[in-house]
Amino acid sequence: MSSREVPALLQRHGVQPTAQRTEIALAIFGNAGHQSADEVYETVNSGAIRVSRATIYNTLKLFVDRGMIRPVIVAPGKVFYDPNMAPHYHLYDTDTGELTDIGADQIEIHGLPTLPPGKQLDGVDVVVRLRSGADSKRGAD
Amino acid sequence: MSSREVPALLQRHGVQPTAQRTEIALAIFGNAGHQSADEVYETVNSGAIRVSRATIYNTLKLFVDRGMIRPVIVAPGKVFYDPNMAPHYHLYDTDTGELTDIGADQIEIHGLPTLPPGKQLDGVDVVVRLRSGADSKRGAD
DNA sequence: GTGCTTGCAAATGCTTTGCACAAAA
DNA sequence: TTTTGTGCAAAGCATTTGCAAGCAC
Repeated sequence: MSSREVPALLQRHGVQPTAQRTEIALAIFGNAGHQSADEVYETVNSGAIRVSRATIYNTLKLFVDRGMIRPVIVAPGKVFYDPNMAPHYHLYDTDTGELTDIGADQIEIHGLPTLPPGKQLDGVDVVVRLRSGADSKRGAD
Repeated sequence: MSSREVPALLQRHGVQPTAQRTEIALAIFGNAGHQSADEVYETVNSGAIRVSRATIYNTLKLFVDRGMIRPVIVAPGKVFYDPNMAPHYHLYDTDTGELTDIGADQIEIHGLPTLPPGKQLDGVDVVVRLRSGADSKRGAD
């Protein structure tokens, strides 16, 4: 995604394309992976323009509300923002903190439970957790 | 689980059974559902003895380390502690904040991705997210 | 000019930590 | 006595918010 396409993307989602929002969107959609709010802040501010943390957070929330990105929660206080809205899952490395996509086709989920009446499905989050060493953890058992 | 069995449970996991830890364990294993750290704090302190937040957090972490309970993260800053260590998944109601178990047999996951070399599976977290009203949310689209 | 945006800094909410006192081994 | 556990209050993070100044239409 180029900086030329971003404003159109924003408008398509009913978001007024300002310089800051364009930079933030570019940081998220331009770069590959998933970034935390703080990483987005760093990415954006490493460039020419300067964007405050407040704006980063406000904008991220706006993008989530508008269905442009989705938050992936991997640990308390560890939220990544995922520009991939297609159904898919995640691989999280507990040691490195790295988050990787798993295609929807790589995990099959069958037989979701019956939903309570009046409720509707909002989404299914799957996080596969990895740890490095063969015996890096554990003590009991 | 009665207050008589708890000390044995703690010792079985290499945890010295103190009055506070017994109360905390009782709050988690005695009551049904999942509780947040704060709910455990309330539950414990509604009884006779008084336990500080520091001890609640320290003990919860200790229990997690010892494999007695597991944390379930449903939202940033929203962690529940689940006394059920058997493989199973969760249903989270975004509106009420209620967390319900889904038996491992109610969802089938097939074809986990190949793990990178040197890594091993730490667990698979599945959270099925619900929202209430038919049109309670959304604004864009 | 009116309304939406931005940024600062203060505030919030949850969790962790340092240190002294209390209890257990 | 030596080790381990507890509690208070302060510190730490990530995130949110109030309010004034800036921009866009």
